[in-house]
Amino acid sequence: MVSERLLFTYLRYMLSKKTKYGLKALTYLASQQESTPVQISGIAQHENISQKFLESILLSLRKTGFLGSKKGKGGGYYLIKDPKDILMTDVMRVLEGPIAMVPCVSLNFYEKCDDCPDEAGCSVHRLMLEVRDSALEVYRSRTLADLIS
Amino acid sequence: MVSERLLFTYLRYMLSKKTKYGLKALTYLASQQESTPVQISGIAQHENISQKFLESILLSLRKTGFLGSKKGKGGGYYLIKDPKDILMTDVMRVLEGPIAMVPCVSLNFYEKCDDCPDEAGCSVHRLMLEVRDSALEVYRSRTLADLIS
DNA sequence: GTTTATCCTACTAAATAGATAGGGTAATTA
DNA sequence: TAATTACCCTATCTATTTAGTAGGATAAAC
Repeated sequence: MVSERLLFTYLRYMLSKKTKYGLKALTYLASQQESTPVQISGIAQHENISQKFLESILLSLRKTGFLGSKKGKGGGYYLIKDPKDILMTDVMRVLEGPIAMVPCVSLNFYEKCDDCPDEAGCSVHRLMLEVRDSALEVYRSRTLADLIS
Repeated sequence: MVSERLLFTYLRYMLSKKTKYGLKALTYLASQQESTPVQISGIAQHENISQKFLESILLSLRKTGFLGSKKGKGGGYYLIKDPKDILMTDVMRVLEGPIAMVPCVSLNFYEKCDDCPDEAGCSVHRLMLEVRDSALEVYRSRTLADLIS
């Protein structure tokens, strides 16, 4: 078998920076002893993230019920729930989108593939169903509390 | 919790068309009784794939040792190995690239994340390690023969 | 009323996906 | 050996997405 490394001009990875940064920010907030608001700038510095980009990520995490925020001096973001009660399935779906690799096996974002007439007879469908289930098993068994080192 | 559906303007799925088409083509070839070459046009029609796009995919599958080809009349592509001996791990790595979702947990395409000073202490790293292992378990246990319905 | 920090909209550069075009080359068959 | 067939290869193209930037509006604290 020929080495693949040479045949790729780029590498297709699957986790977006948005998700990565979001997870890091959530973990950082969860690791704080006090539940006082933490400023965006503090999180950005500690986790090496572009502050403006992080801003939009935290905003979406607030809108989806993971974070609360406080404006003005002494303001910032804080976790609304106990880290033990924040499932990775929920976090991933908000940050990354579907956990499934194809729309036709997505639990929360199901869509029929337009190029595939027979879902049950589709080899890709069956394989990706197994992959989805294996990923779900991980995300369902892990909470934000598990991410704290 | 707010519905996510409305917050996404697009959905980020993770399997490329290239991989999807490649898997379908391989499955189709594996399902042929005879081991005579099958023309690109035949595969493209049967699987609803752009012929020119499929051409490039089959070419890369030939270069990586999965397929053989024959030119001229009666030519086409054919499987070189027994479908039972073609592991999904190998197919996925050739078509899709790394199985890992981040470079820092990739077995075959490892790279250090530039924004992350401490790999061992990184929450994303640890989570993605588990996800990678769960996906590997599926891909290692499945061969092309399993995809035939 | 000034400072602080989140909120919100719009914009942008670079990369990538998913093709498409067009001809070159090799093998077969007549 | 000439015509046909079908793979081989390079180049190009467009829409989408990613990751980020800019700049100000708004609300809270002091």
